[in-house]
Amino acid sequence: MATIYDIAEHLGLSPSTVSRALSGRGYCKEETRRKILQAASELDYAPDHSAKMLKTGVSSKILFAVPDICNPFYFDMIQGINSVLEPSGYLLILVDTKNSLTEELRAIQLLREKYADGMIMVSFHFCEENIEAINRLNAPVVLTNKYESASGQDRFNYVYVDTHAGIREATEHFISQGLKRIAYVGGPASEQTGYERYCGYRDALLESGLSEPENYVQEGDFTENSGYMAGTRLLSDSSELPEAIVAANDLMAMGILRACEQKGLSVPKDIALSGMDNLSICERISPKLTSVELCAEEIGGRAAELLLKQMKNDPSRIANVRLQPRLVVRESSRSSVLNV
Amino acid sequence: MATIYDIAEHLGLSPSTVSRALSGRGYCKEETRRKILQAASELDYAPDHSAKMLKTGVSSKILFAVPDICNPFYFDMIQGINSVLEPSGYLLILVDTKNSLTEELRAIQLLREKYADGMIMVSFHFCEENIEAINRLNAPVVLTNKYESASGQDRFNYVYVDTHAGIREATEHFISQGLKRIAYVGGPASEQTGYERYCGYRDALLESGLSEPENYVQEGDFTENSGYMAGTRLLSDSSELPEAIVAANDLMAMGILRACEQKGLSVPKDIALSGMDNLSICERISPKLTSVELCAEEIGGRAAELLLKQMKNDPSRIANVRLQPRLVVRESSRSSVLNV
DNA sequence: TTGAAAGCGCTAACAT
DNA sequence: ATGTTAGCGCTTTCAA
Repeated sequence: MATIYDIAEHLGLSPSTVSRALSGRGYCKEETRRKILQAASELDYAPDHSAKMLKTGVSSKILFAVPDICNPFYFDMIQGINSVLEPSGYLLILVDTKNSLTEELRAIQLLREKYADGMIMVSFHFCEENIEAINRLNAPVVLTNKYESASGQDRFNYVYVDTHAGIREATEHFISQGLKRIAYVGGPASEQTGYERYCGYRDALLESGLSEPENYVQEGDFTENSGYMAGTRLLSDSSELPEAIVAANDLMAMGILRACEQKGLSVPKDIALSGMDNLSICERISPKLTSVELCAEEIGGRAAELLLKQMKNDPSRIANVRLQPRLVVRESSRSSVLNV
Repeated sequence: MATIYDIAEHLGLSPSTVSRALSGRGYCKEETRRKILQAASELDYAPDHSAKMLKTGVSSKILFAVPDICNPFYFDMIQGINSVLEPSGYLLILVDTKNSLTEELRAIQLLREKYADGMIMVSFHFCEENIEAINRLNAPVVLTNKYESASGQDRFNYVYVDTHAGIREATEHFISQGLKRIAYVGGPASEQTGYERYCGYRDALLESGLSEPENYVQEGDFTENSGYMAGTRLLSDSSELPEAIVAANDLMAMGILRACEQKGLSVPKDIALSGMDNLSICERISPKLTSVELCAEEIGGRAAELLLKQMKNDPSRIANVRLQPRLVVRESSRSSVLNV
């Protein structure tokens, strides 16, 4: 592949003139410029991205790190991210951290090595170790969880959806229907994301004076299959069936649905069900799934906007973004008996 | 950020020794090595990826270009691609070409500028212009359509699913049920992908001596919404309703389903329906959608394998891959009346 | 308006 | 086992 030196030599010019002509920065006579453009095309010239990067320190790429590449939620986020970043000339590098701290640290390391100019990171569990690594970074990072270190000196921003409120709303939705035996299938309670959502469920019960029945809280890992298994456990004791199940995300709700089908239980007639994420699939499955909308696309878009601002070193104080969830009630939680 | 020079100076060594110690290539006394590693960590050293790239010519990234980032089919492909590429240390850059030739050429240009070491490209319509651009490339490319230039000197490989056979099988499935008025909703017939699939429908009809009723072939663009509109057109003349509709992909089939619902028509009782891609959602919607399985994940995996081979310059003759589709019959095409 | 030259951070051939 | 040096391809300051 030809370089600017080849072009320069070909025309008896200097590389710097060629560089100026090609980049459009700096003086260059129109005629010279024309000749250079022509020679570039003749010699099949293409600028070398790595050389440019080395010199300018700009990679024009951003990293998007997700805990589970199989979850459609993140693809909705990608739409939002891409719609903001692509017009600004950024490319998206997709990294699957497999919900592993080691892999998250690896993604952070990629940023240290300047694979990208910035990163949007989704994690179920930000902890001292990865937060510290992020704070040490020079490159901007946007998270999708609320997180504030004790020091208050965090070097990242976040776009945050109040999932606690979302799960609480879903739980209250069942309570207001007069349902009492409300079960919950969450993510790992040991992780931030899982714990927050669980608290939404617990607080809703507490506030209405309901008790949290034993064995009514099951843990999954946000995958469809873990939802199926948790659902199966919940339904195993047919003498104590829950009247409703709140799931911490749609994928698990779908697994629970499958478990219900298998046990011959009808949703919502026998058991009411709600999910969270409001994936487009909620609208299409049968019964249509009641879900807490988190606006994946908007999260992605807002995160990308924050990142852009940080990368441009926008002086305007960058605020974290808090989004409110919204319960979308569909068939799976409208008991025909109760007719709510 | 510290460089190997900083480390070298810090220890009174030369940069090359540091480089050798860090990369593990070339001689280095164990003790020196230890000291270097320690200094690297103290100085918070991280290798600069662009410098490495410039020197070695290797980017450790591959491009995945898709015509529509909203189609879940490609996310299934990503699973397959990532599962193969990630263990080999490659990162994935996602590019949305929006089914536009210009954008496709842009993706190709990215490769010329060495943004990545190779590319997997999905396009509905390979034509002389983009194929030529690909052939001019030095970097390896794998396509997901069958394509052979007249010259026979193509510099790419492809993973190919015989969609013609797939659509034909779906059409025959309806014919074998005794259905006669079979409509088709395809992609743009002016594009390779759309035309191939249409021919599968046409040939199935021809072979069984059925005529292709007027206005029974509608065009969409593979999105859900275009399917809805095509479906609406097909169902507008209630005196001539089709008995079955073959859709060229699942997203459009889903749109058609929506159109049927809106017209108060039941699937499969009033109209049978089939899609293509066999997205996981087919299993979950109601009625469960009959679909031609294309094995997105396998396509991705095989494409990634071919690409790896080409990048390693594997001497073993690289063969193109042809995958056979498989019709998965579900509720949407099992007419309860016919009881097939 | 153009050119010369240095340098971005790394690797690797060669010399010591 | 370690050091010297050149160079990957580009940008940019400074000089002409």
